[in-house]
Amino acid sequence: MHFNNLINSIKERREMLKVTQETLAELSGVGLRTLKQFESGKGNPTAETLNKLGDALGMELTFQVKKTKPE
Amino acid sequence: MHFNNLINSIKERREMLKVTQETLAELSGVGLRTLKQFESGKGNPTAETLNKLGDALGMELTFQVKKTKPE
DNA sequence: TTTAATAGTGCATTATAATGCACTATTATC
DNA sequence: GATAATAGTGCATTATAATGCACTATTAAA
Repeated sequence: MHFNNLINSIKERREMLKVTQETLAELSGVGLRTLKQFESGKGNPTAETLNKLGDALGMELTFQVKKTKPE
Repeated sequence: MHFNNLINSIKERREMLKVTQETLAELSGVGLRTLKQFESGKGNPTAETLNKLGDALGMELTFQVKKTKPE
């Protein structure tokens, strides 16, 4: 199971903000190992972990109804 | 830690589609106990669980940059 | 208010997420 | 190509998510 969209969102946002994994780990309260794992496409993070990362990056996790035809 | 936005999205969508927890559990491949736990506000689901539920309901999990001032 | 359907809980087990530590790999700077 | 900074991996441990089963609670229909 892949979460590439989530991974990319976090990774892009982190890089846009010029923040290292180490700093994001500290800011978010998520373990560095956990963040590394997540960003390298491994693992299956919990909602709590995703939320923590999102909070630190000014993002939020949401469900959206899929469009039948993407515009 | 609360995920009320995620919980409500799933719950509302499920009810809108007139689907029971039991049916959604079957459709999504998520254990009924797990779904019950999630919808009743307990637990800390993994991205995989959230994705499975989303898939079955035609929704997707996304990160969005928070607006400074909600409009 | 009985009955049936659906939703929520307690308990126990198994699978695995989160974590730290030490290491390697990659990338950028000199 | 040495050095330093950042990113990724292997391994072991601990915490907890996912699950089934049996039960209770709530809600809707008769």
